[in-house]
Amino acid sequence: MNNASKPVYLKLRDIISESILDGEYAEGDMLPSVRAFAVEQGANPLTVAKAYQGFQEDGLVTVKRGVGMFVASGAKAKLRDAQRADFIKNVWPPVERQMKRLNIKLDELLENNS
Amino acid sequence: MNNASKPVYLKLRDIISESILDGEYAEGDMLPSVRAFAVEQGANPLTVAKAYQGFQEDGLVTVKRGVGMFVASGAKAKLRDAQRADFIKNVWPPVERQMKRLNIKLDELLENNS
DNA sequence: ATCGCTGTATTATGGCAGTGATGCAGTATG
DNA sequence: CATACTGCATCACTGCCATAATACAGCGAT
Repeated sequence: MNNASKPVYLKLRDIISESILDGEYAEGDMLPSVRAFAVEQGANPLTVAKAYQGFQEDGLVTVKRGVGMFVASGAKAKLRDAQRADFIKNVWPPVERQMKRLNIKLDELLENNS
Repeated sequence: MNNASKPVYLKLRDIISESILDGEYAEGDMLPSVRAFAVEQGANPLTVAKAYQGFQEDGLVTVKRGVGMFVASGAKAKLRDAQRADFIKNVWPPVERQMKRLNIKLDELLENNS
């Protein structure tokens, strides 16, 4: 299940998430407008809006109508915790199972880092 | 991206792969018929057929029309190698990136095992 | 008030993936 | 040949995704 085969609105969601986690968009910052981000990513404004929608439902962004969408206070920690929980619960177990089944040791994986 | 949210035919494919890797279906053995496996898994025969289709394209099973599908010779090693390569190339990198981003250490993951 | 930006709602359309019901074709067995 | 099993092909239905063309509503600066 690669990133390339994901729906666009989910990929956009990931891009935003990573940007917030990496501090590119700090708390209080305004996110790119729907139309601007659509142009930047070569996507449809509606698709971007759909991607943004989930964030406001989770309280990660604050919407100022007519102005823009802003990274909510505490969003970074909240996002981090949610992603950590998801990783431990949903991502890691199948990975570990596959490593056991294929007899892949951690040694083989921890060398080629950037 | 959980196992639960995968298309049925991909889940069936995984079940077969694991059964071959674990030796449940040895090389030369006949796989369950499309209809039998469909009943067993509560799926549609066509969906099972679609799951089987990929295996014959990869030369992992030999089809004897009117008889059944048989695990090809060398299928286990071939499958293992393919899955190892796919894991190292496609699965592990995003996992490692996410671990770095979320600052998840291996220590947290290697304790609660079965 | 006007202009230019912001997000949002509406409706419609095309494409594609997943699933399903039915029937046909090949093979072994009697 | 008849039967009962195999895989496989065709057609159709459904839902999700993405896009499009508008239009509307809120805010700020001139």
